[in-house]
Amino acid sequence: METKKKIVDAAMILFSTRGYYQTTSKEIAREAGVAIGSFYTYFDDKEALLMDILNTYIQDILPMTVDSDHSSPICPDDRRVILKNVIEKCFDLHHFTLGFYQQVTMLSKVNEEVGMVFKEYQNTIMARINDILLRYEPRVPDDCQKAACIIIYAAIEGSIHASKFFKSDIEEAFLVNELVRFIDAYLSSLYLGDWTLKMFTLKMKIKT
Amino acid sequence: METKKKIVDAAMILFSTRGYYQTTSKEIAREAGVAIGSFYTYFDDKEALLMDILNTYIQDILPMTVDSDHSSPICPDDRRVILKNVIEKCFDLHHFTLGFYQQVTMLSKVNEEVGMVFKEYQNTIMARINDILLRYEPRVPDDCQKAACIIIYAAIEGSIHASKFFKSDIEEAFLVNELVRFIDAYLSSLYLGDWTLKMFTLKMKIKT
Amino acid sequence: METKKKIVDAAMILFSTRGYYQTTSKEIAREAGVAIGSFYTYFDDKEALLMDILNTYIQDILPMTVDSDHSSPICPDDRRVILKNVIEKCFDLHHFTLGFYQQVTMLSKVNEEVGMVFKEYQNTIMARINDILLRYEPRVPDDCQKAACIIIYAAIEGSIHASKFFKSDIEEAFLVNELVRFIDAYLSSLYLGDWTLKMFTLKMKIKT
Amino acid sequence: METKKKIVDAAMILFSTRGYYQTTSKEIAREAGVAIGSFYTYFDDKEALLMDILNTYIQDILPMTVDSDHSSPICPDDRRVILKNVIEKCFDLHHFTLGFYQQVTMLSKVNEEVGMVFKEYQNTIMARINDILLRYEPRVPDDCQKAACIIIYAAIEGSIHASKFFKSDIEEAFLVNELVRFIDAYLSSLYLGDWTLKMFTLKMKIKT
DNA sequence: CATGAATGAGAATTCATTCAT
DNA sequence: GATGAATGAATTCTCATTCAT
Repeated sequence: METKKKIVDAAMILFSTRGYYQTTSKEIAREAGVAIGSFYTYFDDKEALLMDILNTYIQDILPMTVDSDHSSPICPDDRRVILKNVIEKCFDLHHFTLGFYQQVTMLSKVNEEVGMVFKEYQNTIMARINDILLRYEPRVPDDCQKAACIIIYAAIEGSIHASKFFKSDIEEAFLVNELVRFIDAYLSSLYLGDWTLKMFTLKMKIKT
Repeated sequence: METKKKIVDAAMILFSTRGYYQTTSKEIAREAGVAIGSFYTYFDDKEALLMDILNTYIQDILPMTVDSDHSSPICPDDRRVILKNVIEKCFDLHHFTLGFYQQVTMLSKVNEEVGMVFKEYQNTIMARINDILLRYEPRVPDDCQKAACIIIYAAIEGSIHASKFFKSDIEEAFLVNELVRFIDAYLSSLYLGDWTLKMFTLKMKIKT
Repeated sequence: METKKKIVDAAMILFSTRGYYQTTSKEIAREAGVAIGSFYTYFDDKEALLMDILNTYIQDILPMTVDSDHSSPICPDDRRVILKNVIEKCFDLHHFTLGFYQQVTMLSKVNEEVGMVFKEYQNTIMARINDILLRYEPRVPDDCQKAACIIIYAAIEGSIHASKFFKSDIEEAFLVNELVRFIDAYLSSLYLGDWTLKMFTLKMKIKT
Repeated sequence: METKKKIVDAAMILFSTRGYYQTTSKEIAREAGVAIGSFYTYFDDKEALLMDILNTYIQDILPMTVDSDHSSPICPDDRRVILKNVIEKCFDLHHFTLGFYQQVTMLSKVNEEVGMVFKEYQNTIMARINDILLRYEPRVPDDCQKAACIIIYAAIEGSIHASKFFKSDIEEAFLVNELVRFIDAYLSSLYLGDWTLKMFTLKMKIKT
């Protein structure tokens, strides 16, 4: 239904910019160009609308997480390409939805239903990152895997937030490249172990 | 004043758990064990209380950013220690205030005054990270510095959030160590450039 | 709109009897037989309602000020008829609105917007009285005109107030007649100057 | 007590300028330079303070109304002098208290106790005006006396209000003179009856 | 289905008044 | 007496939600 879509679109914009609690149902209706009554024709209440949007949003994200076959190992060069792909997709998704994402993060603490959906979303992303890690050759040590997932996820999400927050200060493409390097460096170091340090020391010695 | 402190403490808890907009002035007063009138004796309104807490919170954080002399270069081993210190301090600060921090992150988009204070806070953290980078020997390339700051900041903040969010799933100490490794690996790679990759390739060849 | 009218009517009564500040929005809603929400559907706040009523009230009064052609001179007998008309209209206007008028008089000191509208109203009445004076033959001396306006206005408005205040003590029609006589006597004396006094002295002498 | 006087003075200023209901007890205390507790040491509540001021105010006015022996008749010239005295006293009294007077006028409708005191005050003024009328030679007809009192009172009070309201537009001294003339003209006309009109007609004829 | 006037529970805020120091 | 922090009933105003048209 056209009316429903108009409401969802209006709500998405308003939730993202003003915040969920700062957006009144009347404002959504006005922004959507429909009567307040129509709002309640399609949604039981404001929370139902939120959940509707949230679910749609999740649907948009999930496909991203399934893109290649799981079994084959990945060489370092491919790994960087895949990482870049994932990161760029994350940036794209957040282009319009960062505010909404933040809203949901917060709401997930207050509202149990939102919390469940959000946790599911986070778990999906985590699982996807885990997939990449699992397919590395050499393998990330088991005891680091969980932490690595969290840090990688945090670095990506947080960098997106920061790049929006300090907008215009840094070019997005550049940040994406650095993110790839950041994650890749870690993964390499996991394998190389103290080698990096040794190389560094060696290089310093040669220098002198 | 005792009453004022009771109100601030109550508000801190409620803002962090329920959220700013979900916390009514009456609830704060009740939680603080004072009359609603006392709330307005000490604060013009809820926003004034928020700003008061925010400023106190910032004051707690700023000292963290001045801890050693700025001029001396740092060797890799020291670097890891300093990084660990910074990260642990960040975790400590967030132990009680994560919810509040999230609230402020969101409010900074809606409320201009909050936004200004928050941006100042972020800049301080960024500057601190920048300090560490500047004192590295070897130096991080100029064009990466800004991006490096953002990514490191994002990785730290985001990991804290995630570790709270998925609490009990991962031990905090472990995550801190991995964060150090992550950042250190990234910084090393910045310097070593393709060396890491070359080493890796070499090692792979030797293996085979 | 029917609801709006009910609110205005209720407010008119309550403002007039209890006073503006003593009338709560809830009382207005109850008196009007509508929900408090309806009050705020039609008016931003209590002040907006006051201004709405005030403007309507002014609209009712302004027509009074245009009633005959301005150019022709007026003979003493006509003058008395016109005066009586003006006075009676003033009484009529105040029948229901005296309390409200008093409220506005007071509010005009505290509230700038009310003050402006009220001053405009006063000026209109003054101008109307001035019109009458200007058309007299013989003319009121220029230097008395302003004072004459003020006194005549004061006598009319004040008498209305007093007649309401001391109600039942005096018949309204009688008061109107005396007001005409008062004002007429004053205007005559302005022209006749000392003649009146001389006549009086002469008559006294004849008597003795 | 010095403290009590400070409170009364502060209240007088604030009631007159802001209005009774717009003045909070805290404001009075602050303006008086005392603690809010002191306010309640001297007055049971805000209304008690109002009544205290009102009674003091009345005491200041009453003496004005007794100034010469009641029995002797008054000749026209004396009459004008007495009138002028009364009017000037009224102006003096209102110099600082107009706002307060208006407040009381309004409150007298809402508050019974204020109403009683105020009515007593009005009656005293009326009686005083009546005194003057009674001592005229020739006498004001009985049936006009009440109306005459009202109109004279209204003209005086109202002119004062208007002169304050339109301040700077007219000189006070001039207005007082005109008020004397206004009232005097009426009183003369009462005696002369149609003579004035006849004189006017005669004079017009002579002119032509 | 669409509309939007009407609703009223509930949140923010004020201020007269008390009372321990 | 003087003080002013503490109180909470009362007020203004908001906004999610309903329902007759």
